[in-house]
Amino acid sequence: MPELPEVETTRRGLAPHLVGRRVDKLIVRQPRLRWPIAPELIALLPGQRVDDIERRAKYLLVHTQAGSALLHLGMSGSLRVLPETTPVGSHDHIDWRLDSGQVLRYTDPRRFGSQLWQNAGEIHPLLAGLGPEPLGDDFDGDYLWHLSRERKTAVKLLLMDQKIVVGVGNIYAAEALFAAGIHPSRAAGQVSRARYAVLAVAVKQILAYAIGRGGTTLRDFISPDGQPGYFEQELFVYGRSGQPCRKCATPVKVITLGQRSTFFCPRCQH
DNA sequence: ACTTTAGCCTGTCGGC
DNA sequence: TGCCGACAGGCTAAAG
Repeated sequence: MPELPEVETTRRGLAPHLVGRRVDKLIVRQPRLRWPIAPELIALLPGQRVDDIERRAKYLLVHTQAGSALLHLGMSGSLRVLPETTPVGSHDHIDWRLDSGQVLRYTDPRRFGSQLWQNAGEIHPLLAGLGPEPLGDDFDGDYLWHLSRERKTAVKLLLMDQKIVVGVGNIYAAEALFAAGIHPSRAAGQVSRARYAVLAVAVKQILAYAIGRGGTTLRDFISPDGQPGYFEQELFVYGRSGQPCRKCATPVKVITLGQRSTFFCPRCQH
């Protein structure tokens, strides 16, 4: 489900309720997620106070003195801070009981998310190989252009490769390529330096805009305060197969790339 | 070194 | 109404 803007929206919503609070107890109803919940997290987190919440790629890092919990929402996960007495639903897999009398509740129907642990001063293997943040200064057109030389993979797959750049998922990849006028299946090595410059700017603009709007609502994204996102009605191509392109009225097409639906305008994108 | 594929899960939706 | 397949926002590991 969530891409970078949704994770960032979640971070901002959780921070006021979590930072400075002590985690008193974990209640694990379902340990089997994308990876089993880390035993170290179960052992070390109770009693710890939350110093800070950071986002890296689509991971939330909940920092404590003992180390950091790494939370990933997968495709269908959400995190909310609720009163302890809130009834438990069938997909409410893990609660962190806080000293505020509230719980941080992790809900995830498809269980593609994860709760992992990183000791203080160490870097979890899953974070070690990640590419730069798309909103950072080290991500720009020249970076993409240099990495893409000789590569035959579709430019959309390059953009979604977390080793190249993190946080760009299926929706925002489609939207950024539309904004840049680049066909999603074009070979990455065949995109010019100038067009990568446009693409990198488009990625930054779209992500920043989506964060400002509270993320996308496609099925079930809910921010920690219960508000849905409002980006959905502003999508140009994603999910609009057969509908007129918002720029030129040509019907939007859908193809499959890397087992994912890929929407584009056959007239605006080359 | 790069590219492609399978798979982790459950819920929902459209077609028959 | 019910059954069945296709599909869903992510990502890794393994195979090619």
